[in-house]
Formats: sequence, structure tokens, C-alpha cells
Amino acid sequence: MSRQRLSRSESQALTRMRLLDAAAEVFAEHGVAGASVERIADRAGYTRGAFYGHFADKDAVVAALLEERTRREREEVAQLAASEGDTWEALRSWHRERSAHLEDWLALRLELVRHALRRPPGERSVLAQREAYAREALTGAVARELGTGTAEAAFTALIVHALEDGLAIQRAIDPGSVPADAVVTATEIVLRGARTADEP
Amino acid sequence: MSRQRLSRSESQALTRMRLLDAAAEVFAEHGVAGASVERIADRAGYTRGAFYGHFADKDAVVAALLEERTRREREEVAQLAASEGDTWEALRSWHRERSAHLEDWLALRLELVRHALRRPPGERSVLAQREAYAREALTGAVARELGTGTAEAAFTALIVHALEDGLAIQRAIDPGSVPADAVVTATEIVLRGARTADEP
DNA sequence: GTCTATAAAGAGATAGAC
DNA sequence: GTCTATCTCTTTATAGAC
Repeated sequence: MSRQRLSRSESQALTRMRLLDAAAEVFAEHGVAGASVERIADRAGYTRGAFYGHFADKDAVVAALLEERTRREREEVAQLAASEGDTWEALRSWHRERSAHLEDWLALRLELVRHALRRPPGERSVLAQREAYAREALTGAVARELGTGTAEAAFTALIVHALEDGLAIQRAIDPGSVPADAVVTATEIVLRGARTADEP
Repeated sequence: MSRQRLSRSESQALTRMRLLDAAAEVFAEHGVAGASVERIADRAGYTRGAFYGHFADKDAVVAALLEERTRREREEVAQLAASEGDTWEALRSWHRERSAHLEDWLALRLELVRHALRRPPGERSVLAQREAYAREALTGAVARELGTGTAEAAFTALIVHALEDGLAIQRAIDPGSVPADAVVTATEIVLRGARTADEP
């Protein structure tokens, strides 16, 4: 690598990645439907010709973006799960980091959710799998925290997972009314409630 | 009213309402940016001429829609709060009813959230006020349920409020993994956790 | 008030030059 | 691989008829 001339496939991949990142930004700003191919290419520093050299159309870039983000997230989660220390604490700091770019993240996330929901149920699988995977990881952490099996922990994990979106929305709408670490505090409350439910 | 000929202002208001309802549907299906004025007018049974007779442009109908839905929700919440019976149970059944048209509701809701987030923070007030009002109503109900003051109940109410969006998203993505009454069950868990937190 | 007609701009997608 | 040129279709918004 370093200062060497990029090989053909490397520069190809670079352009593709630049276009993907640009698309993510423009989607977040204007929405998928409101983002023109020209704007995306322009943001990446190219013209439309380059765009169509890498993607068949706008839908293709949405699909590619969803898969790329899903893959990236899988890697991050896998890393968290493999870490030796406190998995729960690791997940917490992950959320804290995310809250720094919360608005951009939420905007893109809502766009991808909306886009997935617009197609028939059978074709929502990429997003559904991403969600399932994230929830599985959370379920493991919750089960460990509560000292129960995964079956009992599943619903609690769902709540925690759902809170991430829900609180992000509330914080984006009115940052003053939602603390930056609301997810962490809320998760503690939910875990306490789940613990109490186990011992009636 | 009844079978009498509509007055001028009545028929005017009727057309406006039809256009608003049509806009809500089309926004939910195609997104605000993906919805053309012609589609909206067509859905309402008119042509674009009628549309431009009532709204300056597409942004105007989004603003009107947000205000109209906010007003409608305020009335519903006010009715709930005024009802003699168990306010909490009334809120629950409200959620249950909503889950029937969950996808449509969520689609429109996410569109309006996205649209609000696309403008500068100062201009998000209509949605922010709507959220604040809903949360206030919830805070009252939570305080009564926990037997605490509103200050202590505020954060718990925020969690419950956020869960509504978060669980709706999860259920829309994969209905099989989220029970229809998940909000109710989750709320019970959260309340239990909040109660335990009060008595350390 | 709502329709039809139309002007003007924007966007998707392809073809050919380099 | 990426650019410029171009074709076509869609959309916005206005103007004038009824």
C-alpha cells in the first residue's frame, strides 16, 4: 500500500466507496427520493458518468449501501462480543460514540427503514437480518446480565434495541429534553424491571 | 347539516380535507419527496388545478398536515385525560387501536419526523411541541401510576414514549418477532423498573 | 373552484469521446 | 474509468377557459 500507485481494482473500489459515502450523506440530507444521481456523483467529486459506471441505478446504490452498513455493523458487533472485558459496558460505549453523530446516523437509518418498508414484506430481508443480528447480540448480553437463558432475555433485549431508535428520534427532535446518555440510563431501568419480573 | 347543499366554505373545507388525507396516504407510500402533486390530487379525486387552489406548493401541504395531525392528537389526548376511568388503561387501548394501522401510521410519522429534521433546529417547533404535549400527558399518567411527582415520572414517561416509535419500527420490519401488544408489556416492565429505582 | 394547456426546469439513463 | 452531450420523461407551477 502506502505511496504506491493504486492498482486498477483498488482505484475502482475507492471510487465505489466514495460514491457510497457520498450517497449516504445525500440520502441523509435530502432523503432517498430527493437525492438526485447528479448530487451524489457531485458530492463524491465525479460526474454522473462515473456513477453509472459503478451502479445500474439509484436503487442499486441503496441496496449496496444497506449491505455495506450491515456488514460493517456485523464486524463491530462481532468485535464487541469477542472482547474479553465487560460486553455490556462495551455496548454502552458503542452507543455513546454513536450519539456524537446521532442526527446523521438517524437520518440515514430512517431513510433505509423507510425504503425497506416501501417494498413487499418478502423483500425486506436485508434490513430484517441486520435487526435480528443486532438483537441476538443484545440478547446474549442481557442474558448474561440477568443470569437467565436467552429465551427469557429476548424480550428485554427487544425493548433495549427499540429504545435506541425511539430515544434517538426524541433527542433529534428536541435535544434539550433528552440527555445524551438516556439510552444507558433507560437500559438500567428496563433491566431492573426485567429482574423484578423474574422474581414475583 | 344532513342532506342540505353544502355552503361555499363547507365544500371548500371538504376539498381541502380530502387533499390532506390523500397527501397523507401518498406520503406514506412514496415519501414526501417521492410524492408528486399530481398523484396527491389524483388520489383525492381532483386534478392539480384544485391542489394549487388550496396550497401554494408541496411544502405547504406538509406543514398543514403536520398541524392538522397535531391538532387531532391533542384532542384525542385531551379526551383521554378527561375520561373518568383509568387513564392508563385508556392510553393502552389507544395504542392497541393504533397498532391496527401501524404500518401506515409509522410511514407517515417517519416522513414527518424526517421532514422536520431536515430543517434548522429553530423551525422544528410544530413537531417538537406535539412531542412535548404527548410526553406531558404520559408523564401525568406515569406519576399517578407510580404515586410520585411529575419530576420523577418525566424520564420514565420519556422511555415509554420512545418505545412507541422504537417498537413500531421493529414490528414493521419483522412482525413475527414483535407481539402486537409489545408496547403494553414493555411499559409494564419499565414501570416496574422505575418503581424499584424509587425504593433503593 | 376546478379544469385543461403549456412553459420551463429537473432528473434518469444512454452513447460516444478521450 | 470518467467525462460531455443528448434524448426522453416527469414534475412544477402558471395562465386562461368554464
